[in-house]
Amino acid sequence: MRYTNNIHMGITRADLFTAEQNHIANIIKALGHPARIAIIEYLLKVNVCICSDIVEELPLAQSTISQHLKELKNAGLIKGNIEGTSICYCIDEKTFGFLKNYFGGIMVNTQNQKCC
Amino acid sequence: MRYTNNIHMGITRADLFTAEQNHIANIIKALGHPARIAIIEYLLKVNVCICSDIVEELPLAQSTISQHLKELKNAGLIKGNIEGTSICYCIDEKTFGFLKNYFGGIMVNTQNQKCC
DNA sequence: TTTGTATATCGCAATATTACGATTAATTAT
DNA sequence: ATAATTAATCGTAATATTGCGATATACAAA
Repeated sequence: MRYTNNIHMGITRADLFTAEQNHIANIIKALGHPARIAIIEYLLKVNVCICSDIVEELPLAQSTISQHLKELKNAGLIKGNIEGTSICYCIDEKTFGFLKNYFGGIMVNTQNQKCC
Repeated sequence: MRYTNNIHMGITRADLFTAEQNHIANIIKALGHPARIAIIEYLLKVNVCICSDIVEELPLAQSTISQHLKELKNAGLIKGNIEGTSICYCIDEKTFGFLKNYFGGIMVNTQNQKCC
């Protein structure tokens, strides 16, 4: 199977892979940035916080932090609830449980495999 | 803390985060693409294979598959050993174990956290 | 009503990523 | 020696991502 037209550069074509593969890749991709790892680790430490707390914690502009929070939220890695004038963010343990299971499953499959 | 010069766009500045945060982000980023998820899942199924097997399995050109394999190998997610004229690839269970532990640790921290 | 606080969105610039075909390099078979 | 096979690398084009400042929005306080 190959592309049927000339438009084939630079874009990840979701229709070439299974829905499950695209789904797991999207979640993992959202975590694949040091700023977003730092946000997750900060959330683990403080349990719950608002955006401006993270802006104080990390060396990035407010708009950049907001963007990263949006990506984490879209991927289901964090939850954000409106609380007065600010938004209360926390880890979404459901998605992290999914990731833990995914990697746990890989480890089970890999056990007593002999490699080249 | 802010950037001290004007060069600040589009680049992820590794020096802004801890070595550990950059390390985990790099590994996770390498997995954050459906083609690379598909390669890993194929390797889990067949245990061991060569590049041309994957080229037959996935709807991508040989050069593209080779590029993805390089990224997975650089991240320590797969191993590749020369075997005659071809290269034998397999999962590197060490790095997947690291990921499993990372997410396991997050789950432990998240347990009995009450969110907003 | 105006001011302040908190966050999201817009527009832009620069770099990174993804994908291809073509080529190269290295090994094996004829 | 030549041809075939396997995989990596190069060059290129297009899209995606990252980051900023500026602006917009929404609510609370004065």
